[in-house]
Amino acid sequence: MSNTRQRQRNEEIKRKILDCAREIIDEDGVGSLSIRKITNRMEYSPGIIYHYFKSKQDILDCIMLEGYERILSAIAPITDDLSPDEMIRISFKNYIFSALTWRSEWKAFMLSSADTILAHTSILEEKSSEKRRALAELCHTIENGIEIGTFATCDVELTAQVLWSAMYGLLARLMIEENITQMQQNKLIDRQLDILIKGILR
Amino acid sequence: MSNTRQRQRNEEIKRKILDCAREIIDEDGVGSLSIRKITNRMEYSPGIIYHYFKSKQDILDCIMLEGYERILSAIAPITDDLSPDEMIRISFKNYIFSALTWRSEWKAFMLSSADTILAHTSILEEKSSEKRRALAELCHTIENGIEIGTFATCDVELTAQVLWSAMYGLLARLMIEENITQMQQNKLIDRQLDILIKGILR
Amino acid sequence: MSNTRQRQRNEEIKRKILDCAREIIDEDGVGSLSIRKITNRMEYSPGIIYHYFKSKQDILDCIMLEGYERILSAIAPITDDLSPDEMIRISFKNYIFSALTWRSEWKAFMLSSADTILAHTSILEEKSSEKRRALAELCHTIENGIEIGTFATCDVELTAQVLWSAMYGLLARLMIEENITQMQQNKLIDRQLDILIKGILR
Amino acid sequence: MSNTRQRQRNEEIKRKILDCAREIIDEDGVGSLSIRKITNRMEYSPGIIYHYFKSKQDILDCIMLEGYERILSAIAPITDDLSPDEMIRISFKNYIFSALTWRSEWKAFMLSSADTILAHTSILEEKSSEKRRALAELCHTIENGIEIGTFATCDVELTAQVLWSAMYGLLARLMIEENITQMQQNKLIDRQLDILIKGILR
DNA sequence: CATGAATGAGTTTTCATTCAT
DNA sequence: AATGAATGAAAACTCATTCAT
Repeated sequence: MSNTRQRQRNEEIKRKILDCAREIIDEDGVGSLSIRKITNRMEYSPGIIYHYFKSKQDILDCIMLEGYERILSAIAPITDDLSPDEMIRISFKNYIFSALTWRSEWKAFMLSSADTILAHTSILEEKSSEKRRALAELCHTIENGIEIGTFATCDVELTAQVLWSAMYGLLARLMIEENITQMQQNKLIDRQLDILIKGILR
Repeated sequence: MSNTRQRQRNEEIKRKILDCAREIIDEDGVGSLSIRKITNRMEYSPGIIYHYFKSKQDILDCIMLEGYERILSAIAPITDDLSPDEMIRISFKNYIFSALTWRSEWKAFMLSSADTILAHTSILEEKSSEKRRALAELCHTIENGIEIGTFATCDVELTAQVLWSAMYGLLARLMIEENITQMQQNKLIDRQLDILIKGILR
Repeated sequence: MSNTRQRQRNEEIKRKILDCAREIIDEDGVGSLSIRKITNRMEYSPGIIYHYFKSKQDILDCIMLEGYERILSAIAPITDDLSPDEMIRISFKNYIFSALTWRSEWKAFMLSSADTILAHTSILEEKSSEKRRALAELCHTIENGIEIGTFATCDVELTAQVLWSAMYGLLARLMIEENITQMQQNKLIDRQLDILIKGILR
Repeated sequence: MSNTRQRQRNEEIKRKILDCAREIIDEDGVGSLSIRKITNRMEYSPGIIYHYFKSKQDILDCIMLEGYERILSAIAPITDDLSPDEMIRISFKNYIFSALTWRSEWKAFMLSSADTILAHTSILEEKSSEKRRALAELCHTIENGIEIGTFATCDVELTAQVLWSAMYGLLARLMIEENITQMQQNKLIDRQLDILIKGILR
């Protein structure tokens, strides 16, 4: 059936639109994104956009969502047989380095107050760990640490939220301040992990 | 002299413009601010803005600057005779609560990547404490703590940067996620301070 | 193909825009031209201009260029077998009458001090005849006249420049003073050519 | 009486306004002149203009008129006892060099098609010499030349118009093309006068 | 006499969106 | 499916002019 080929072509063009939009956002900021700029870059005409997306906002939503998925994918599955503190250390580092490779998506997504985005990124509410897989895993690791006597007893979710937002803060500043050297970056990350883990030890 | 009254009136209107602009930013985001919206809200005509400010950017700069000053003023001079850990605890809390009362300014200012703003807000570079008074005071407190044997020896500036960015992360999330209850907020702040301080103890 | 028809329609509208712009310039002067005035006259909306031209300056450039080309085309290829003095007489008359039919273009173009326009219209520099075909042809005619003994020996380019600017002066005044009768116009032109040609005879 | 002093002060300020306006026109072109720019330069406030002039156009008219008077004053009284051809030569040169020192006024005035200005500058109509002193003097000189047998018999006014417009053309081009060397300028002027005078000799 | 606040209409340009083809 | 013409509203900004003070 050409149905399949058609659908595939359709997907290709949606992809192209999103990629061009993302390029423009990366280059000139989200405030400068316009339908015309997208279609100029694609060498298509403006009208075509509305075959594939229902509005400009629709495009932005898609980009945000993709960014979110990429960020999620950063939270890699961690091999077991590690001590809880090592688990935290490694998964945080994984997350940070991965986020730094999706810089603009991360900034757009993780610094956004838009409701549609917050629905995916909020973590401070009580019971947040029920909705956020990453937070749940962090809780799980902390619980393990408490069980085996490495970490002090505590409100596990609250602790996870605090660890996560501390790391988030460092990451955000690393994103925002673009000229930090690789070495300083590493020193900051390591020092933060040292403090955070020491802070929850028994 | 009416000179005085006139100048006063001038100041009043500048203030009114800035306040309206800030309201709009609070409500719809900075990207949605426009001269027309400001003057509609004031029930003035658009052109008049340019009597008081030389450009839209000028208005934004003023708002940013005021926000910055308000945030700085939050870092209140702390009464002495406190132990270093109490000092950290109290000054961080001061800062957080003050920032939360200037919400939109803080967000606009502290989440900005604009160079002109970063010139005032960056803290991760090496030697940043030489440029940032708040960071310098934090360093000073940590040093004190090390001297009297409360805190473990460490790279003081690096530690200050880490503490600051951890608190920044929690604060940023509190700003971004607007619906956190007062109690949850307090629990998060206290828990974070507990962890951070425990993390640097000897 | 409708491709052709579409392109044709496109050209028509570009033409319409230029014509309206020219009308406005004719009526109210170039300083009074505005995008709005053009589109009002066309009964279109202002934005559409930017489909056809990239800026107001672009429109002005096109008008200027067209004017220039029309003026150039006026310097018709002159049939040979004429005596040098007749050549000068006829080609100057051709130029004058043609310029008078493209009045506004000529004025806009030939009275302009704008660098981009001067690049095409300057004639007083030394070696100008190398860049200006019309001047070069005038030089050639004068040289011929000298060779066959009609004209006195002289600095040929300088003479061409002087003849050209004299005719330019009369033409400019005829353009500027709009109410000169046809008969007076002809008398002035003939008298000027008499004087100029007598002035370079041997 | 303070009446006198007041009137004098009044004149001073009118003068200041006109001078500032002229400076702006010289620097940025007439299209860029604005009331605000004038008063900024004077360090006065915008409203004041309307105490001294009834409109912006009024200012422009004054500037034009002053320019005209300066140009007129260029047509210096010429000492007698010169041969007619020397008279023409010297008075034209006087006019040209003087005009070149009032460059911007001359351009604004002598290249203008505005009716109010044309009322002072038109010269091509029949009987123009009755209204234009400069043209009348030129006619007079030509008549003298005819009487003493230097110049050929001719329609005197027509000849004067042609001479004048020829010189006008060279002068206009010299004004418009700003980068002509002094030497080339002199050569052009001398050559033109040679041709024109030879063109009217008996 | 002089100020400076205020207006309202103007400027060029950009934009998201629609729609006939 | 795709084009590109067209719109109408919006953007930032400038201006001549008026007028209460």
